[in-house]
Amino acid sequence: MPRESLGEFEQLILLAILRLGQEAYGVPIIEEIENRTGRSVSQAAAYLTLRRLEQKGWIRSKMAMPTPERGGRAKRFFSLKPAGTRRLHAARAELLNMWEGFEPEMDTR
Amino acid sequence: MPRESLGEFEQLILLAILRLGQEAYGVPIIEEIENRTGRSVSQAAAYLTLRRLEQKGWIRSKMAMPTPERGGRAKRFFSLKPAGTRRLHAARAELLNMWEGFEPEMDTR
DNA sequence: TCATTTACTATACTCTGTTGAGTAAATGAT
DNA sequence: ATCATTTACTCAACAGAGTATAGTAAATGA
Repeated sequence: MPRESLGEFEQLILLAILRLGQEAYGVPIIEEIENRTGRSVSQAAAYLTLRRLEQKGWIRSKMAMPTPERGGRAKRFFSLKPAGTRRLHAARAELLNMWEGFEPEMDTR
Repeated sequence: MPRESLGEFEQLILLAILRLGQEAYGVPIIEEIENRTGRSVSQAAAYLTLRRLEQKGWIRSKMAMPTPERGGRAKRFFSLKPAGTRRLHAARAELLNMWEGFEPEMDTR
C-alpha cells in the first residue's frame, strides 16, 4: 500500500498541476518544475509519477483532441482531486510547523 | 549514489536537528517531528535515516557520556554540517518558488 | 540479581525516484 | 506519397528512501 504522506517529487508534481490549472499536461508540468526549482526533470520520471499519483486517487486525467501544429499530438491533461489538494495542504502545514521560527536562519544560508 | 535532493523524511530530520541545537539526539528528534507534524515516527526509521544522512556528509554525530538517571544511556548527538544546511536551504527555496503566489489557495481548506 | 527505563540497532521489505531508451501521432518538406 | 522532424507519452530495470517488526545494550532502582 502506498504511504499517506507525499514524496518529495510527488509534491513538486502536484504543485505544478496546481499552478498550471487548465494547462496542466506533461510537458508544461516538467517545464514548470525545471523553471522554478532549477533542477532537470526527465520525462519518464514525470509521467511515471503522474501515473502513480492517479492510481492513488490524488489526481485525475483526461485526453484531449490533437491540436493543429507541428507534432501536435493529443495531450493528457491532469487536475487535482480533493484528496490530492488535501495531501498538498497537509504537507505544507507540516513543513511550516517544522520551519516555524527558523526562517531567518534558513535565509542566511 | 545518493541523490542530490532531500527526501521528504530526511528534510524533517534535518529540520528537527536544526531546531533542537545542542539537544539533538534520537529521542527528542523523534518527539519534535511527532509534535510538529502530528505523525508518528518509528525509532528505526529515525535512526536509519540519521545514519544515512551522516554517510552522505550532511550531518555529523558524537557520543556523549551517560547521564546519572534511570536508563540514562549514552546519547548520540547530531549536528548539521554545512552541506546539510545548504541542502535544507535549497529544499526550502525550491518549495517557496513552487508555492509562490498560491499560498491563499493552499490555506483555504 | 533482576525488572525497568532510556537509547540505539538489525533486517527485510515496499514504495518512490531516476535512468536510458523507445514508441506514437501529428505536421512540413521534397 | 514518403520521410524527416516535432511534440507527447511509455517501458523496463534499477537504485534510493521510507517503514515495520523485532531485538540489543547500558544505565538505575528495588
